[in-house]
Amino acid sequence: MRSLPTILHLDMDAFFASVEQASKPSLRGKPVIVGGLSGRGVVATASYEARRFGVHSAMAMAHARRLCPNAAFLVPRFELYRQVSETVMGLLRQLSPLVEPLSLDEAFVDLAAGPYGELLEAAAEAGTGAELVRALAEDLRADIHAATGLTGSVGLAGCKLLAKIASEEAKPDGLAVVEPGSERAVLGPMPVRALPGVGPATAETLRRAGLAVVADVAAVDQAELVRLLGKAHGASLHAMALGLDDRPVVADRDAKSVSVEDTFEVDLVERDRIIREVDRLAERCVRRLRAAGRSGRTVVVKVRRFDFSTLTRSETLRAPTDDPSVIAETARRLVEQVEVTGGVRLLGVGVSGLADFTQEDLFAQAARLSEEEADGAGQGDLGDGDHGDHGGHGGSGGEAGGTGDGRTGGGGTGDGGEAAYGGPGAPRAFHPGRAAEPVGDAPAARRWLPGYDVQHAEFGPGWVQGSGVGRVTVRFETPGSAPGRVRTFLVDDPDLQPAPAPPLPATAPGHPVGHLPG
DNA sequence: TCTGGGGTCCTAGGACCC
DNA sequence: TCTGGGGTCCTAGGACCC
Repeated sequence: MRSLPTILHLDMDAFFASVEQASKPSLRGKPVIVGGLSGRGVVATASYEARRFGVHSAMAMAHARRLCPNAAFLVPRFELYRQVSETVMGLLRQLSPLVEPLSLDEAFVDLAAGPYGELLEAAAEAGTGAELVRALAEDLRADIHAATGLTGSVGLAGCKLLAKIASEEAKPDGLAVVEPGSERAVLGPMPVRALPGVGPATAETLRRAGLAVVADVAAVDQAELVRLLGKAHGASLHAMALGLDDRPVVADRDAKSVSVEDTFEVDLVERDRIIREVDRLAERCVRRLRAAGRSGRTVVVKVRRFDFSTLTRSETLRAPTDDPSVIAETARRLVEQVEVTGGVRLLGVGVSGLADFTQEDLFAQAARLSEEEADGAGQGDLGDGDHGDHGGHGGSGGEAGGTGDGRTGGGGTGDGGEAAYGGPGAPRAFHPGRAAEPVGDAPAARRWLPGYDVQHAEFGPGWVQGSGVGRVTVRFETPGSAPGRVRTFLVDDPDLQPAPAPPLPATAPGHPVGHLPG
């Protein structure tokens, strides 16, 4: 455990909603709710103004509309959020190379590993370490605000656990420090739900055992917690309750899986339609896999049925692949094993067991494998040629990534998939001005998504406030402008076009008031 | 108009191997 | 008449996080 609170946790305040407010002047100070706007959508982020009405993340959008009917309801614009996030992460990297992003709006930073590390050590000896850490964090918050117009909350502590808890305490727009040594005192009175990893189920188990606050958990034997919660969870909860946490900040963590899923506006009942959707999902999944330069060995299909019961089916291939037809065929085969009577609410396709292989590497590997086979080595694990059993991993040798299953219809690992997918020109999942799939099959007639940017030939840049009955309402304003006026157009008005999001303005040029000595 | 989408980690049982 | 014991891989499901 560190003697100075040099682990920093940054959590941006109401991130998606705040980005929308920063880019849309008329929404500043008003309730803003970002999330899925369809009948089955949920709230991703609510602005603090909306939270006062009881709206919060993960709530059904329909519920949010009832609680706060006058809010602005917007569809998320992930590309913009990613840009803003990159700006913020860049500022964090100026403090240390050890930056561990947890999501677009959250990250740990190890200050001791950065350029201020030595200064911090010296300050620690002089007894001014805590002061210096605080000054660094306040400068960071000011820099973030200057660069993005957004506020973030910062927690500082000697470990990740307390840094994260501190940033939560600091919200919104605040800074909190947990001095090393005071961990148990800080944690003790908190409800167990404050600990990361303690959700509804764990909290209920603990409550039944009479454990309500962290101090209660700290007073219990580790063996007792292991009995209640299992080995890993029990042990980690025991350590956390005592304020013990030596997890390092880790930069550049590789993704372990890639997946896509869609919830349908109306449950799917036709098998053909279900298969088609699985194909589309597999296509999207592969696009993402390839964009990341990865391939995977295990294909997973997820089905959520009409009654919300959710199941997964997976199959592990003989070798990693990023071949669209192999992944689609496998996904299709898997979904065919699932009982879907009554309707399907959600479908998902994912790939795990990721490797840094591209298709070219796989061809090389395949060549190597067949050489080995020719040599008579490694025969033991190759199949018996009977492909009737689904539990098996495909019997036949041959091409890498092939499933060895007679149902593989179109091309196995052939080169046909290369052209059909991939490429930088591949269509994007979300296109401004297009209907969000998957309500229909082909992209529907132009639908204007609330929140998206547009350009009008006469009135200039603005954003879609709403649309319906053949009309679209646009507010003409930009991040740097005064709040703008609203005008209404026909949805197919040729003067109105989708536009890219304008960047957020920096609120102040140069560096703000410095907190740092020197 | 209940309950998104993208992830991570853990558990448990069976297969299989030594 | 006795079936041990550990390790790894695979599959399915569940809790949890943002």
